[in-house]
Amino acid sequence: MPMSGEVGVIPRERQSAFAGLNDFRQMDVGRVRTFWRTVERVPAGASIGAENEARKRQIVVVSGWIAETRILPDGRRQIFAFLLPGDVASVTSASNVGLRGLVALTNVEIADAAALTVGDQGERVAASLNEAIRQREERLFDQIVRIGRLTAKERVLNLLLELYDRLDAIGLVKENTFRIPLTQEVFADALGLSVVHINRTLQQLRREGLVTVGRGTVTLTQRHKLAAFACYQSESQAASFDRTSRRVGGMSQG
Amino acid sequence: MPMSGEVGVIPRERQSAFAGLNDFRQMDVGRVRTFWRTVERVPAGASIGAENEARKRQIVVVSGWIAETRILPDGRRQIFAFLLPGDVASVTSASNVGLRGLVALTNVEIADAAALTVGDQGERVAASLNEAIRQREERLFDQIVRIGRLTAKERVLNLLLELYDRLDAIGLVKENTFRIPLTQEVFADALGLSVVHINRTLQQLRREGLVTVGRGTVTLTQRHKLAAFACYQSESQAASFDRTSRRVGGMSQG
DNA sequence: CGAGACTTTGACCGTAGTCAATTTATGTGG
DNA sequence: CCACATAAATTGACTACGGTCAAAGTCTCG
Repeated sequence: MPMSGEVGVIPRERQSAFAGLNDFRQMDVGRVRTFWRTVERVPAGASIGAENEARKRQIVVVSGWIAETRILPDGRRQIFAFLLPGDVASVTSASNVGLRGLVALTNVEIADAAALTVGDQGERVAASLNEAIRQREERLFDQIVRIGRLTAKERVLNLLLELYDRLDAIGLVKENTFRIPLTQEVFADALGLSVVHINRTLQQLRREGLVTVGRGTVTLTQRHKLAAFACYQSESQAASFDRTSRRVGGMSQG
Repeated sequence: MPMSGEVGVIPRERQSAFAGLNDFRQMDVGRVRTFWRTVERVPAGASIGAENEARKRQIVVVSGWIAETRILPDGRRQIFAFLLPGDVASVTSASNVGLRGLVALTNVEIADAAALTVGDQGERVAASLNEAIRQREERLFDQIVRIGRLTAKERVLNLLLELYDRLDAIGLVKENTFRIPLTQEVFADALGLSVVHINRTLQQLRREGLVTVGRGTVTLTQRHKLAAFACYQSESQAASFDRTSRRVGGMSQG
């Protein structure tokens, strides 16, 4: 299996699936031209949107991986989300400073979201962007559940399953395998664990034959089994685990 | 100090600060009438928006506390956020089922967000709602940091500080004190901890004289000190803790 | 080949979870 | 107003998941 070249670049034959922008190649020439004109390259490791710009703007990831992070005063770091090709994010003026920052995990190409919504089919594209934004929010909830209620093993699997599905949707999964540009430290900061524990958890998962990770690629077979184990729900399935609410009311006592 | 009556009801003299809808009382009579006509009451413990309705809609909380939750197949529960008067949330068809559910923690009044944006000053109000939505997202990030990177003590304080600020903004803090309708179990499910540990953490905080919690009220003095300790940043301050990015690159090895 | 980034390992520690029992509200009916 | 039932808070004993520290191994790349 080849799997070479830059990580996170959508293969040409799948660009139609870009971004949840389902009809990318059907867009009129004008918009495509405007769109590609706004494309900007960011090298791996650089942070996005900091200094110069004073305004807010929305970007679309064209290729590469981005991490959305916050760094605490004492150096602790939390990664909120990974942005993959087709994802939308808003860049604030002082990006890396304070609340939220975008960091390129690979070489990245980003484009201006606004440029996409002008012209002919603008509304339809805008709707796609809105859908992308909605999905992004949904993933924030998944992230909260992961770090709030799952064990280390479950967290790792759950995240890998999410990445699998998202990459699959844009044609970046081949033979149950995808490329992943994350160091164990990044993994740790995303999942609220220490590097050492991530390392040991991965080893355990490998030993148990549940996943194949290493050298920048991940292979997942037995997706169903893993999903059940890691409380993972793919975007599509709105499976219904109901349950009546539990305790409510006033915190009494001191 | 009295502090009686329903929890989470905005005092009449402060309704102008409602919801980040900064000029609530300046809205034209028509909208106010339409708005109040859509108000709906939900008893404590009930879940919101489940069965009947097939469509999505956005609601505004008028009074009371709501928890936004997910329950896993095995019963583990995670609370994503608390909705206070003035907050906006979207209610999906199958609310409690599956992905996300809204549960009333107190008696609650909710209204249709759409009803707010019709008519004369509609756009201005819509802008306020958008701002509320933006803040809500910001709080999701705070929540991720809390459960991902803070210790139990920090989590509790951080959450209390957030609630303080939000309640203060709508006039529900008096003499550094506010009413809180949360059981320790709810607290635990919000902060990704066990009930027992929440209990012990609260005791420790009390012993150290950092907070006064009990009987449904919380008092916070020394907010600055607590904020620093718990890595809490109030909405307003965009304090700048910078820091150059750290490691990136491909997960090598197996 | 050497330097730096990344992964892996071992020893040890500590925060937080679990289980089970007890105490303290809160609320209801008589 | 009291007895009882139930929800919520608290405690103790014990466990374990995950963190920390420090050293050693691997990769990668110039």
